[in-house]
Amino acid sequence: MKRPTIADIARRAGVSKGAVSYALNGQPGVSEATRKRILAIAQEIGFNANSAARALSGARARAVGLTLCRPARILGIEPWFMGLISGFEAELGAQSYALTLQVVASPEQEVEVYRRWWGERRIDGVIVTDLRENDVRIPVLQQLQLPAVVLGGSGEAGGVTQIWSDDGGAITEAVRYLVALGHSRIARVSGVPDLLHTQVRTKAFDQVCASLGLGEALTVPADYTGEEGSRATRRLLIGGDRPTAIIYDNDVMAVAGLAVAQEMGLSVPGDLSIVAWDDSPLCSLVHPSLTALSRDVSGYGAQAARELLNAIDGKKVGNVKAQTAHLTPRGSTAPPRS
Amino acid sequence: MKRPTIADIARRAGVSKGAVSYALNGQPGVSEATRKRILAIAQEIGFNANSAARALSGARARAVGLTLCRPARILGIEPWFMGLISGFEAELGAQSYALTLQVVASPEQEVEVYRRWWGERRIDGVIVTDLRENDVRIPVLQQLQLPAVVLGGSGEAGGVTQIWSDDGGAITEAVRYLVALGHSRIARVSGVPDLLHTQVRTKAFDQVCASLGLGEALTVPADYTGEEGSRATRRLLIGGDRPTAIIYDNDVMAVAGLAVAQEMGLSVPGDLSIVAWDDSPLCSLVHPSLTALSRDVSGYGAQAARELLNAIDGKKVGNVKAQTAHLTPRGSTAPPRS
DNA sequence: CTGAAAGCGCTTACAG
DNA sequence: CTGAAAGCGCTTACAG
Repeated sequence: MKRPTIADIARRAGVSKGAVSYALNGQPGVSEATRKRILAIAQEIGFNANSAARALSGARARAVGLTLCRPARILGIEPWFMGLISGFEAELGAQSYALTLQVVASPEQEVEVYRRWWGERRIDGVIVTDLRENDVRIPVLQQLQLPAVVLGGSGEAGGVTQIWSDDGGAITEAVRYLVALGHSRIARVSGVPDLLHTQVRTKAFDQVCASLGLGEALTVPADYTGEEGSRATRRLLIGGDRPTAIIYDNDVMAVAGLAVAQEMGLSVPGDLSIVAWDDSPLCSLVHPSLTALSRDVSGYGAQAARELLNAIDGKKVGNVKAQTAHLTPRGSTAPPRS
Repeated sequence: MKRPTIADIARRAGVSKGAVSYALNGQPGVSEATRKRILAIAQEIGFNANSAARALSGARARAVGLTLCRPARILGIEPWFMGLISGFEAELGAQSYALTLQVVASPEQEVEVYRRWWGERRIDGVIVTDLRENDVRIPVLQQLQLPAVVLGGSGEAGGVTQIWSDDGGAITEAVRYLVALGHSRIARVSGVPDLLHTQVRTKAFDQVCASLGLGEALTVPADYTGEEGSRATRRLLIGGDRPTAIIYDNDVMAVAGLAVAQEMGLSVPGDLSIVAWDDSPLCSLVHPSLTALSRDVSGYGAQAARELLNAIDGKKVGNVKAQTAHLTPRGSTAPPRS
């Protein structure tokens, strides 16, 4: 059950290994007739080029890397990463690139993984998520000259392609919508404050609240888990002057917030309106279904993969703006009960 | 910025490349002093062995493959796969094996991916989930002699290591618990009927219902998505003699079922008790939190990875029984309101 | 214990 | 258009 090599094909076709390689890779150097014959033989014997040999001869590893830096308990439940992964694959699969995955515990460990992967030539590039302020990963990517695409920030990663979306615009839309419904006490439960996109959202939230005269904009920081989402929600709801609407930075925390409200005997949306960021099937799973800021996560992933393949090919590197999230109203928002 | 090779180390250490290889791989053939010196140099210059060269010289690819065969919309939300992946990684990372991922649409496409990966020598083995009756993947694994571990069935995959758990026992426990609470009309919303473990569960459910004199056991088949979970639940609840308890084959459908009950004005657990299979953070996220059949999914994944590494090393292959899921009572189950 | 050499399966200049 | 050959960076028998 020895796996066939180009030598086997060459022998059967009566040509050299070089010719087989040219034929298989669509390079000039073989006649059309020979190419056809070679391809037919390859097909017939089920030939797949040994990826190691290919990578070793200077070609690509034909794989890209992704690290997942979240505690296991949140990884499984937050639809975001899987949506992203589906998107990557749609693009990578088409070019028969493989996706190599690694769960890590911190940005520092992530850096180690990048060094190792790149040193091993195991991957041709990486997709970097959760950009932070003064991110330790950026200088390493530059030092290694490792092709990369960074998601979630803009302008902080010199020389590395970035993809970002207008989160400030999206949150502004959400607040305006709630205000139009009649809300004036609007709070927010945010994701990890170190993340650049959290900061962008917080700033925009502050600004729109101020410009609409809503008084101090209250953001309670959390970490995307249900536990912290519940805790933050309780903290907001037990106060005297409790908010009539809460915007959550992810779907998981929004669902947890809904459960807390129900547990406290508050009706949603009667007593409390809820908006979730990053719409996902989870938002439609609960009752009432959650109004959400939607965007095409797997489209975003596909776009990221496309940019990464460009970067690997040494093509242009730059700042790419993705679609802005838009509001999808569902059952969790309504005018506040007066 | 050329990445260092063993030749660089050999030059600096004043030894042959062979000696460097032996030292790095803990093989006999170099003195302890030389080994120390070589390792120090490797460390200093940040050496990582080129994985392609390694794989090409007959060694392992040091990667294993996993395909995900679910529609994108369910992949992101079902915690099961990510839990499994965390578990794999805990084990694979320790041995510095990489995990290669691919989303596929069908078992047939999965087979193609296996053929390609193996042909390319891109992976050393695969983890196979969702075993079916007369699964098309099994004969291919055997034909390719591709090391594999199969999850979710027992006894159907000659020559391939299998990991399974006693799902029949678990569902029996759940039914007995509900009966003890006073329920007699218990229904079930199952996962995809083709899957072997679904069949095991259905059979056990039928048996325990019969043995407890509950009359005909009603199982409505679904596909793990929230949509089908809702549909199945509605079908069960609009009937005249509606069940007082429903057992769901995954957490997502259980949450969807809860939403349907709430939407129909039924109280959970007053009018309807709900049991979810495969406990996950999702079950604790909603209100009331869901009683569930729990097991250590990432432990299961780690066990699978360990068996696969054994299989790759040519070690014993066999049937491994994993932990049986146990009941974790929460707020969604109670005696039926009479 | 150590060195020189072959070989893994490709790709790619370099001659014909 | 085609063939023969070098080389990618390792591992591993095979001599010393």
